[in-house]
Amino acid sequence: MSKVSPTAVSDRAQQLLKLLVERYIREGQPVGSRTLARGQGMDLSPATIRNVMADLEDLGLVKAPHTSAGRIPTVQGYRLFVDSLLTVKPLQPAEVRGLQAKFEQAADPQQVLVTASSLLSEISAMAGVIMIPRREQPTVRQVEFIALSGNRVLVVLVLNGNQVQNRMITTSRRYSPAELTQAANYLNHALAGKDFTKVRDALLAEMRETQESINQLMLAAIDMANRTFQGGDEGGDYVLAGQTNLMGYAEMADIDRLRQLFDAFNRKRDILHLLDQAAHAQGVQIFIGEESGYEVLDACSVVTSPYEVAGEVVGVLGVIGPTRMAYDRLIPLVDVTAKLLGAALNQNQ
Amino acid sequence: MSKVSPTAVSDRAQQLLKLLVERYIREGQPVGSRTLARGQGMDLSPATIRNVMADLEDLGLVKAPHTSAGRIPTVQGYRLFVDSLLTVKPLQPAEVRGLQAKFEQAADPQQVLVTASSLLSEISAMAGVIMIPRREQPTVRQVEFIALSGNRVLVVLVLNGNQVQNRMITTSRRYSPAELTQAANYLNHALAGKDFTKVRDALLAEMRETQESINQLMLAAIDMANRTFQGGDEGGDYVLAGQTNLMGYAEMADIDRLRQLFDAFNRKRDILHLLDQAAHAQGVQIFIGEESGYEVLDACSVVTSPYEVAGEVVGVLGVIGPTRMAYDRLIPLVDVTAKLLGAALNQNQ
DNA sequence: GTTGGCACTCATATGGTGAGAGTGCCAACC
DNA sequence: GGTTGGCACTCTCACCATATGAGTGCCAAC
Repeated sequence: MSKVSPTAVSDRAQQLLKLLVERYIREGQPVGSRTLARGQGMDLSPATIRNVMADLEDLGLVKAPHTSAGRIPTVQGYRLFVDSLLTVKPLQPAEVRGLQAKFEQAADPQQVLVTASSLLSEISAMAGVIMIPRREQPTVRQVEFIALSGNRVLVVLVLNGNQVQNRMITTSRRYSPAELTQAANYLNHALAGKDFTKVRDALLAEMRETQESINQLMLAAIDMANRTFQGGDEGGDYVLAGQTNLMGYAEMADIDRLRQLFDAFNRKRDILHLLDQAAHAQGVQIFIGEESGYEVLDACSVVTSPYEVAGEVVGVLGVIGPTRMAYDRLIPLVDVTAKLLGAALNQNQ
Repeated sequence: MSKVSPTAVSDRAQQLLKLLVERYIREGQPVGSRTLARGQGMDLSPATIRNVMADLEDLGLVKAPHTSAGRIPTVQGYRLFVDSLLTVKPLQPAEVRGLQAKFEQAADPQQVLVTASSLLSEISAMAGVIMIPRREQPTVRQVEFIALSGNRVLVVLVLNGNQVQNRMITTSRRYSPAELTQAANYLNHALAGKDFTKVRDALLAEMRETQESINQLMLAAIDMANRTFQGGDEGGDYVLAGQTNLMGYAEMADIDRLRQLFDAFNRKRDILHLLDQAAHAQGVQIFIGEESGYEVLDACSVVTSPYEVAGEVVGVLGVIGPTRMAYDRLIPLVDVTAKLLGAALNQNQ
């Protein structure tokens, strides 16, 4: 991706590009020299504007879909626009308060995430996505066995990151409360705070030598942890909202490409990788068109921001929409939502 | 919906309708008299077939998109076809075994449901859906409090239907294990097996008079149950797979209608209502086009079957696709999957 | 450097035309 | 009376030609 240095473009040309991109984002039509001349902000004749636009085209910042159409921005054009030309439209304080109010209605962390992604998608009229990144080090904090009726036992696993998993198992015989506590204690002692993958095998080997009666419980617990962390290894998970909003955009009308995009949403992998990249950047990051590196997102832009809990980045959120999106509104939206989400999670922990 | 009695249609006409529907389902093109005459099974001249087709059109079983096109089945035509004319193509034993194998790989009930819906969508190349209907009577089977590090307590609720819910709360002070057990015992005694909504208020009133120190825990538990059952009141939930398959069909090409359909999937309500209806029927049930009563499904057919655990209907599953679907293959597929799902859940309980 | 003029290009809309598929109806046949 | 071939008719679709209009590039003049 050849990046165009702003210095290579005259001030006037930049100003023109800015007007062109703004207009194109607003109207969605290729914009021609005449239209641009009529609009205020630039007092030049169409002919002059044509000259400048030819320069911009040579630099690869705009292109014409065909000879007799106006110009539309290229990816590089959008890039220069968002990097150096954009005047962001910050959210109104009232809007921020509105968002805040919505966040306060959510009870548990999962709820907060769902709220946030819905908000992003509703306000942007595009798709909103929130990622919870992979656990750094898979640890089991605590194991508990709860006796249920019959021969059934509920296994509860508390993992790092305050996640809880449970599974019900039916055992071959009835265990006494004392046995259950003993098994839990044993596992808690063995697993406590350590990297699960490292202690697992030792634990399994050790268990082969101890009494078999308890094994069934412990095996179930270990199997559970195994499965959970295996899933976690794929790189976290995300909450998505408002995919269907994307079906309204003319630039996404190609149903086959749209389908591929939706499939990618379901597959999750590509989207997760992309969000993962954004986790290491700080502040709002923007992927325009092919910049993302994923073919399914060629016609899309993604605006992301990491969000923090207790001063540490724990995830990334963002909006996905057509490259022709209102960057000036979306950047502050994503930024503010990230901050509010972090705050909400902080309180909610 | 005027139902056409089979007796009002001559045997030959029925036979012809059958061939017509089969061919249309196969080719997707309006079928004309000439085409139908060439195909075997009916040794009549195109002219005769035209006469019969005119009768079928008068009865509202087929219609012509325009004067010089062949005929396509109407909803009533499909109805008669599936009710009286269809010869189902049962699954091969090998296929059944293949399905069974997939089911055996799934560990927990949730996994089983996901597997089943994926299977349905993959084999049908349409959307697969599995519903877990609303709890008949909201009961809390068991409550447990688990002490975590710090002032945190994990509240675990076991509900009827073997569902488990948990939430982590931070308490104002540290509780001793004895206190936790005491609180759990108290709640377990009060809630045990009873209709939650009925005991809730009495319990809350009673708690106002007992020691306050324990209340925080109990309130959290009651609040959790409240929220869960409130969600449950909406009428269960479902697992959906392969929505994107629907984007491949020409008859669903209208992106606006498709969007409405996807929105309905997310909204869940309409689809749940529909599936709910199918729960009371026994065996495979089919909703063709507008028969479903939901506008978003006008261009779709839904093939459903309830599934049973321990002899009792616990949910419904089905496939959703364009009205022009291979009913002869889908009916046995849905039927068998329902049985396998029931069996898998039985084992997995 | 800026501007008006002009020839040129190309997407889009419009209308006409012909081929092809399929119908309905009628008269003839078994 | 049911069945059939024949025939005129209808309608979609693909194709072509034409016109329109938006926009361009280039040039000469200011």
